[in-house]
Amino acid sequence: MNIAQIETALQKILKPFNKESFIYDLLLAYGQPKASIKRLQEGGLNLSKTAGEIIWKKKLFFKPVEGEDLHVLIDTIKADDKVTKHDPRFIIVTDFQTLLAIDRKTSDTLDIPILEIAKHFDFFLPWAGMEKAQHQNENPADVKAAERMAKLYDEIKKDNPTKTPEEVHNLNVFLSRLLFCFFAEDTGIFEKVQFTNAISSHTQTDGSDLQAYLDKLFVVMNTENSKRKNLPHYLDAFPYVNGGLFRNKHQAPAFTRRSRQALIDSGQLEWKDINPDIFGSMIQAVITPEHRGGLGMHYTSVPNIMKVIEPLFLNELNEAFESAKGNNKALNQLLQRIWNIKLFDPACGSGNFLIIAYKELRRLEMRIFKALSSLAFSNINLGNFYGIELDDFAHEIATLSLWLAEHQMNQEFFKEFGRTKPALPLKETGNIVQGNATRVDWEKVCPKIEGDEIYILGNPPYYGARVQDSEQKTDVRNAYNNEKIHKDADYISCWFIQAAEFIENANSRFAFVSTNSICQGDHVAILWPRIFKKSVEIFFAYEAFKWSNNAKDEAGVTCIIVGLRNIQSLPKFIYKNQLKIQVSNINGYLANAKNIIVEKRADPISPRPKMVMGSQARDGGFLILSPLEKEQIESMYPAASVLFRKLVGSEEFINGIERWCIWISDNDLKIAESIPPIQTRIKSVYQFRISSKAKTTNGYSAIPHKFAQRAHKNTGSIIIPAVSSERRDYIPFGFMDEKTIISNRAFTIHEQAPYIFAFISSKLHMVWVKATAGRLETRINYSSGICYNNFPMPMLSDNQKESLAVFVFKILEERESHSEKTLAQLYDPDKMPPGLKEAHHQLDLAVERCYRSKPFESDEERLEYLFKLYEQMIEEEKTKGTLFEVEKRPTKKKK
DNA sequence: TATCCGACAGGAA
DNA sequence: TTCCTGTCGGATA
Repeated sequence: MNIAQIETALQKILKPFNKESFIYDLLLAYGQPKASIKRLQEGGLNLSKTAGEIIWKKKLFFKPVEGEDLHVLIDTIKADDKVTKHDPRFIIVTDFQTLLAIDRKTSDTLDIPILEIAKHFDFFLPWAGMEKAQHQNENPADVKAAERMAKLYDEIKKDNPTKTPEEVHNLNVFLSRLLFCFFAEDTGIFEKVQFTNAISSHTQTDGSDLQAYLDKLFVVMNTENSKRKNLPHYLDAFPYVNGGLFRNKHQAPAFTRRSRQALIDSGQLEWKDINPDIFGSMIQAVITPEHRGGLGMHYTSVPNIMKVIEPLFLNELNEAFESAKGNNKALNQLLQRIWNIKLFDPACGSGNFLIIAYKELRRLEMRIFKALSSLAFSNINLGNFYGIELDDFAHEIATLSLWLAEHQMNQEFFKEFGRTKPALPLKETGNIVQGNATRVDWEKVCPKIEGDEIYILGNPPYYGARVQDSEQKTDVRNAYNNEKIHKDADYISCWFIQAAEFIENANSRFAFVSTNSICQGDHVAILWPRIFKKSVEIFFAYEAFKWSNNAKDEAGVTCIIVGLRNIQSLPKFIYKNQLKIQVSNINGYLANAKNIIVEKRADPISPRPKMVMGSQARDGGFLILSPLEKEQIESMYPAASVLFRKLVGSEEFINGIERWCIWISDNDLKIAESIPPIQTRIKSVYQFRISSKAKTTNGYSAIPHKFAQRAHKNTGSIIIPAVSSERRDYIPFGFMDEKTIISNRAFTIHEQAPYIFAFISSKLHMVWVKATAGRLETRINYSSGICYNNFPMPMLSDNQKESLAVFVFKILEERESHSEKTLAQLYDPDKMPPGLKEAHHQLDLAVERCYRSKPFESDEERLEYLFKLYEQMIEEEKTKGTLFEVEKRPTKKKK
């Protein structure tokens, strides 16, 4: 059973409506088996002893009554043990006028005239095996409307294939006009159900004349009443709408019986309940087929939009209002200011940010009117709202949604003040432009006139350097003026660069929701030097949070919010763990510290063994084996033993997982080729590499028996897992023997130097790593170029090196005494064994003594110290090209 | 030859 | 479903 069938069945119940069979018809409509219904009807399945009542285990409690208070009744039933022990999913009571129902699983309730049951078909969908849990926090009206539009869209599309961009645009415009009409007839812009009724009574049921009818109707809506001639009443009854929505001639699509019916069905929804802010995104997802799987996965939730709007401008306006209260002159000035504010979303989608911002401004305006006892009308002009959107349909919807928002706010205004402007004709909102924001001149979209107060906001698209298509690559290259550095930049950085340019030296600020990548690791050095070259600063930031909205498939990404303004001596804030913390500066890492940027470097900043990335198989998985696979081959071909090596990456090392790889030295190639299962795997590697789209990988098809990149040396080594949970106080490192292959998800130092182990294991290093490393989501993503090579280390005497070894061995000893546990368990911050913790603490102190005699008191102090050292080392390298000796530095300062 | 990261990915609870 | 935590390999220097 699909939704459409259920709806049709429900409509059939109503005509003619039969009290006796109602409940059975209802169950049948949701696809319950006829045989069960029959048994229920005959009493076999009915667990209730009371006449008239029906209890169907797990499914239903039903009680028809006359003249009783239904609400009281249903509350009693809800609490009745005799009912609940059968665990019915739904409780339904009705006097055949009103129907009340409770969904006992979700606690949703239904309270409707029984004849409207078809409208609320979704309530009982769990009977048909369809749960509504995924929409629980979503406004059901939005979801329903989006689903209905999807159905209508599919029907129309069937008979009106769109091939050219013009045809697509045509259909997009048509749909936004329809949406407007549906909304208008439910919210008092038109007469109640005027549009839907007109269609159902004035067009043929086979849909044949609907196209012509709509074309005529839309012309009427674009014609002022005074200019209309000889129109039949059913057309003339429609008001003049204008506002650009019906201005251009776009032919309506052709209709069939089915698509006409789908249109009428859509009209029958209660459109007045929809939220244009979120609804727009859902509709957009429905219409853009590639997004349909993840219905609205990229729309920004209202709470997150508020996180942008409030610090960007709303808090300030609210404060201004509070302090102006009682001072009419100041209040009027504030009104003037609000009326002139421009809002600009250069990636506006279906307009969520603009709509929420618009609504908030209208609400503030209402509060001011109240404080002034003003009799004025709203003067916040949709013309001050600007947007750029790549997707044509979204951009149509954005314009439409702004109108809907305006109308909803006018209604709110009417409730409060008893007066409002007429809804029609619509005013111009010509400012949502379709285009690629990275290529459009923003000032052409949102003109910057002397004195204008402009806020730029939004949630531009994020694409890492490896997932951009060639167009996007070009966009990025242009944003970075062709500088080489652009090649690792995220797509969103284009918006940051353009916005920074836009606001510089203007009365303007911007804030975006962004991927957290741009404020981490490698990317900081790519983007932020360019931004800070201008006279702008970060004035607020939200620390990383996981992306979430109410869509079925949320996008998998971790976000931040960053706000920038021209340099000013006003407070700055970091929002962290629900706290708002005032800080003196916010740097490119979103930390309260100087604008230092740690660039990756190929070699260590002071003498120390090189750290390199492990060996990368790039093999399609064919060179890598589970212990079982390895044993199977070995048991048949004992000679294969020499070809296997243990393979250790982050996961294997931290979680103690055993994994093997085929590691064939040139001498062993003959053996390998003599073993059929190995031979097969080598062939598979060849296939994988030759068919890869990466040119470098194709090249490695010449050596299919080997890892593509072989960092391994036959020496003992230190392993540095690349990715590690941020919850741990220490990233666990370890020594590896010369046989073990370290994979590309870990780094390695080809030397078992205890003093290096000591330094990288120290708290000082951890603090440094947490500050500078890239992240996988919020995990630590260690890198040699950033974390290790830049880490300021003092020069050490041999004695010092040796004395550090003692502390390292103590740590290994402590780990060994819990050898049954994995490192993940040992380094779980909540369960770390005291002995291990103490061993690490002792090592921390020993390492810190190598830097200075005075102990550190906090991680902040450690970090500040390290950054100062880092700066000195960089400075020294630049000026003298010599290496820095840490021991002497602090004493020099004292003198 | 060596990297750094992913509007993620995949197993555990 | 929610929580937790790290693979694999592309693209480019």
